Amino acid sequence: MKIATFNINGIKARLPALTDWLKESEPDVALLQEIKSVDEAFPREAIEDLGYTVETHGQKSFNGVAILSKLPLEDVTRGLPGDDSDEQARWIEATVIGDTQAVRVCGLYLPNGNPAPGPKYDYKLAWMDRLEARARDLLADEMPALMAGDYNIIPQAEDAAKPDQWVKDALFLPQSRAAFRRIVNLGFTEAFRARTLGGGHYSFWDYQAGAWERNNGIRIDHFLLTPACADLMADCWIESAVRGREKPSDHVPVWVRLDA
DNA sequence: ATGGCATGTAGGACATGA
Repeated sequence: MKIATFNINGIKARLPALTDWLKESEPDVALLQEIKSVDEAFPREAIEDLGYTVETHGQKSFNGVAILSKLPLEDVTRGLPGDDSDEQARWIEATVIGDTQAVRVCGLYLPNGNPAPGPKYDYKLAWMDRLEARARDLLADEMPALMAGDYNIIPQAEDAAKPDQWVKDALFLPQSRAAFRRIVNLGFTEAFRARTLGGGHYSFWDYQAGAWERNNGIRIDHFLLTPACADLMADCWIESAVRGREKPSDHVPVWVRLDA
């Protein structure tokens, strides 16, 4: 199965680009972030018409995540456990029934955290603590599992074209990167880095200052695979050409193919 | 050092993003 994560930066503004992409690239499963829509306003019919089951976890104006799947889904849950007072829609998970293997798939939109320090940064770090707890539980389960989405984390200097521009940013602060490493070091495989070494690979380019034309990007959209899931990985790549299309998102899709 | 651009909400600026 082919799974993509894609921060679409608003479903209302991105529906034509999204449906064109679905038709051409044909993911079995697409994990979307920043749908910026309540569930009732999400244009599910246009996507269902392409053969997808649509599961959303939206909110008004900001955030919001979704799972689109051509394969059967079971046990869909919404919201990251650990804080019942958290009203931000940043987490959705489901079991995807593959041809040979069921996989637990989690889609996430990790908080940006700027400005740091401050309450938004505190929220980011607290959210990452909850993510670590959920990650531990996924590792303890039998079923292969992955967590994919917009992590808003630049893991290493080589993951930014101009790392010096990010040294005081919540995406690159040592404390942010350490929290990400703590989760990876529980036993996850960061799928892209398991296959591709070195710099120059990005998943986000700002709309401003000609960032795409200058290839001034950062790599912040990631797949973390449990060991059982990493055993199934056949490939991982970034579909960077999508950034050069008409009316693009500022993120591009990142993919894994699993033998499942 | 700053803003640059885009989106949603709303019907004019403003909050948010990374």
